[in-house]
Amino acid sequence: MPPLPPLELDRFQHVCGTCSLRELCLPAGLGQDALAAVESMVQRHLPVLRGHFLYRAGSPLHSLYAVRAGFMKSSVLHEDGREQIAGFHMTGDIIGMDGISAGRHVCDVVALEDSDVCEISYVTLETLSREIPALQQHFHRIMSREIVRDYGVMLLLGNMRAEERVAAFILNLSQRFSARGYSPSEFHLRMTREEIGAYLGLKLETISRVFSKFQEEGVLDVQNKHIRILREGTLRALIGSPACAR
Amino acid sequence: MPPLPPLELDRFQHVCGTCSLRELCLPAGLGQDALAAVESMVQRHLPVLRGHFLYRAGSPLHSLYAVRAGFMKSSVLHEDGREQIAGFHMTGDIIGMDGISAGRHVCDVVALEDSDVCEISYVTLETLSREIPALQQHFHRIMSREIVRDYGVMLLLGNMRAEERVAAFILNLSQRFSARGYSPSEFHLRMTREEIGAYLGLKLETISRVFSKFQEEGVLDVQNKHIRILREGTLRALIGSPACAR
DNA sequence: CGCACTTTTGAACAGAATCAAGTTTTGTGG
DNA sequence: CCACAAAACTTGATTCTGTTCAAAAGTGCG
Repeated sequence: MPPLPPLELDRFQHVCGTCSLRELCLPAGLGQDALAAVESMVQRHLPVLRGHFLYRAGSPLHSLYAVRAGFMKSSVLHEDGREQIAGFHMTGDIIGMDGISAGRHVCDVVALEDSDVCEISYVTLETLSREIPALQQHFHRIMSREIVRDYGVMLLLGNMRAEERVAAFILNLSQRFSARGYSPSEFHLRMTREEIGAYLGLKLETISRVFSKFQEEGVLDVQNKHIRILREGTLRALIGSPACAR
Repeated sequence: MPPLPPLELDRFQHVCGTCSLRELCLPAGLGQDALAAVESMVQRHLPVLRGHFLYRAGSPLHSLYAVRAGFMKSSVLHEDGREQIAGFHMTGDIIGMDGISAGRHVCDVVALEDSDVCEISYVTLETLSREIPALQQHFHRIMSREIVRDYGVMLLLGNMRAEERVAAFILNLSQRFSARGYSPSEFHLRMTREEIGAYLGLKLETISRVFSKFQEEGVLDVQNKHIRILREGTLRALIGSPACAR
């Protein structure tokens, strides 16, 4: 194993090689050279305060972004003001790919809590992915994963009833927190009831009612934005997954 | 300009350079060499009869496909049998990108009428897009376009009422037929009411009722699967677009 | 500490689903 | 080419889920 290069503290946060999110953003098994090249495309470390936009619909595509910390939403606005939230983003998620198609973003991305993103120069990513096949493949997988996720959301919006949607939403959050090393059974919602509704195609009152019902039935413990999953099996059964014996 | 190579009639249908769909599948301005390379990745010309599967959920990703002729649907199945149609595909559409993420497709693709697709070897596409930047860019745009389209479907499923959904659906078909040189105001539906419903998150009876209502109001002329748009402006107004004076 | 925002809950309402015929169209085989 | 069966479509009546409207209670930020 080659000796580690000396730490450069002022660049520390930029260095992908030592980033704890590495396995979420980057392919495994990059060599030293490839890693250095990849680090060169991550231009800077960008804080996005709560309520601020990372980008807006119509703004030109410069970069993709990796969420380093925090929580964001991306939403599509209908001209009459109706908002559809296309997704919630947390640590390790890559966002911005909506802008590649036309060179302009088509959705707004807003931080729901103070967040930090790594900015990935898109032209550099294109260049590097021609030179590093593993990076190319990784990038294609990330775009495809977004497409697959979208199909899941369509299934949810097109076929599920309110309770099923909420159950699927909670289980999805649980699974994503779990994958990031947090508790799968207890977490804080970063979004309002209205935003959950805007994601699930329901009104905020409906979200509130479903939470109350789950609370009554002992499926969830809901204290404002703090959620505790009491009976995961019941949630799974609701969305039709084979109930994990539990 | 270099002299054209002699025509090889038996390969004629494979030759992207002379394909009328070229501008839908390929980037503009490919040189002779690049074109030849691209043709080498289009492996064969595959007929898919009505009702037959192009691929199924779970089948391994080998290729992407360009629809050359015909009409297809891709659907996501819920374990309890509920079907969500994620999209309808016509001439020039590229499909199969759902399989890149996990190396296996996640939806079924079925021909709604006898169709023909060009099979594009995925590994070759990856290789070539490292060598031909225009191809790489084109491919990224196609994936991104799919993501953007998906966001539009989410908006439709999450926020629109039945009439708005049907209006948006008809206008979308109209625009796509138009882009392919067919009449924007008169066309045949290739799918059943049930399939329209499975796409729009509505039941077949609702589709039928909305068609009847549009017919009564003189917005559409519906004769079974033959649709004539009589008042495009009214449809546009329904989905909130600024009404084209008409 | 107060004001704005968020959430909960109830009651009335509306839109789409469901259930149920009945009709038309399509495809098949004689 | 016709007869017949299956599939697709239309329409009506009823039911149900989620929305809308409204008010009150809770939460948290400045």
